[in-house]
Amino acid sequence: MNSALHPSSLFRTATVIKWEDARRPRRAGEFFKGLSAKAMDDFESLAGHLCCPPATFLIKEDQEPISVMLVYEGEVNLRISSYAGKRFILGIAGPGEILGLASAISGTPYRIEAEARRLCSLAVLKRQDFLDFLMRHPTACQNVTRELSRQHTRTCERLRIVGLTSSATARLAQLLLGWCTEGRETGGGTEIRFLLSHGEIGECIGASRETVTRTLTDFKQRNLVEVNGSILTVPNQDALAVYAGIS
Amino acid sequence: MNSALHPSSLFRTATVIKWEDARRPRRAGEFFKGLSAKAMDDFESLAGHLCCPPATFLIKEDQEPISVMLVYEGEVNLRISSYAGKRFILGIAGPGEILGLASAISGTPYRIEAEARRLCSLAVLKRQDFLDFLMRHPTACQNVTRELSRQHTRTCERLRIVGLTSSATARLAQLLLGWCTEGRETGGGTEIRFLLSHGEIGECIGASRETVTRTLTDFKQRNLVEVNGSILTVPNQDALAVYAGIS
DNA sequence: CGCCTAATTGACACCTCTCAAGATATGTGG
DNA sequence: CCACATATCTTGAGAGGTGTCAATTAGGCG
Repeated sequence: MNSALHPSSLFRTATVIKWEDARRPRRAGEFFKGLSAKAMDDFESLAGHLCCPPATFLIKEDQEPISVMLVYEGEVNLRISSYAGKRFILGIAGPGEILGLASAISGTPYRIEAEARRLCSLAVLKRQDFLDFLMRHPTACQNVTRELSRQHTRTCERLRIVGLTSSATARLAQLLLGWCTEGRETGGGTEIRFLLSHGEIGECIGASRETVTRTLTDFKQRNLVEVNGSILTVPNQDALAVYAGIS
Repeated sequence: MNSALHPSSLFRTATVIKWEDARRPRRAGEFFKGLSAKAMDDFESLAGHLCCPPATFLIKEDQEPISVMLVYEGEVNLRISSYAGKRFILGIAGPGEILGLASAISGTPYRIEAEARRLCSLAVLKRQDFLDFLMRHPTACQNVTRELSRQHTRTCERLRIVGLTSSATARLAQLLLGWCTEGRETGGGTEIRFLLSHGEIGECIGASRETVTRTLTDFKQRNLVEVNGSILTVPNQDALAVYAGIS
């Protein structure tokens, strides 16, 4: 399961990789699916290897896509930001995902930011080498096309949240429901690993930090959600769906 | 130049096609770029032909992508809509564009609506035939991938407008500036062919019809825009950029 | 000429942002 | 273990902007 533009990575156990482990490429994720060993070797012969600490900016806006980066290990925030400093989180990229894929393909300047959330391990190769690689390996090209279509679908879903939903309450409910699809079902409801701050949640739905706090408090009082440390539980998704304006 | 998710089609002369002309496929647009005559014949042997009047729904939300549609001629509104009836215009598709491309590739249900703005001429083929065609013709596959990355970039730009810009004034200004890049430069400024109603503009930026009217009136009074029939002129893009919050 | 759609304008309520202050948690160093 | 620093969360009050409702006007088309 790919996690571009979607916080499925939130629900994985937060394994902190060690530097020595990070040096070993992980051939996980959508990109390597169905690739022959020969093709993988081909890829790794082209790619350099990069480890970076949390809060490293891997891509900045308006930057030319000279090189292409693929996540081996770790998590990367994908964002857009405005001149006024306002930021919007598109999603969180995990292993096997190519950062700024659309720009890498089209060659137009990046319109997103990518920032490591934790210690990350990445493959780095020249954009032209990447494009040539796709030409040599049709399977990889198909994977990339599928990945791109999935990213586009996810972005449209985010647009649905911020474009069609006027109230912050409904937006937060929709975001939580989206996360529930990746959560774990238990007797008491759906459990979500909850690693984002209120500020970051606000950046996901286009609301202020304070509004997120207030709305979440309201949800707790209505028993729509329960928070225990970094675990958020939704006892009844249908009840939450009422507030999402889906019913 | 492609116009998916972008109203560049607004700036083409509004030629109303006749039924007899519409029956003749037009091999225009991104999809056919660089394709051999043989490949084009291959495509047309697979494709049926469809003409439809304005306001025809070509795609509805949650529909399975069993068949794939390519626009030969005409204009098609691409939208998302909410259960509450609120709508958001993603863009306008023109000749050479494939409707709901992301869903067609991934096979997931359409998450958009497509509605003919005028008399349209379309190619229709089975999704599997389309995918097989892409496998046979790598050039077509590359065109599709490029098209997809462009659509994704455009969608991100829309997300930037509605997600990062809080005031309706700034959103409208940004929309107009985006259209200016496709407009015609004249002595008095940048001319834009203006075929959308205030209501539709509202659906582009997530604002109500009345707010568009008010904001546009305000812009006129400040000499930021001039409206003559269906021609909208921006005398000074820099002045408008101030209101867009870009400066 | 009348109908219908779209545009216009005003009044009002509601929601959310912003600013401000305080509380709670987490981490660091002595 | 404590003191301190930092980050995050919480809560309140006020102002501003936008949606909604309503009434009127303008324009297009048969």
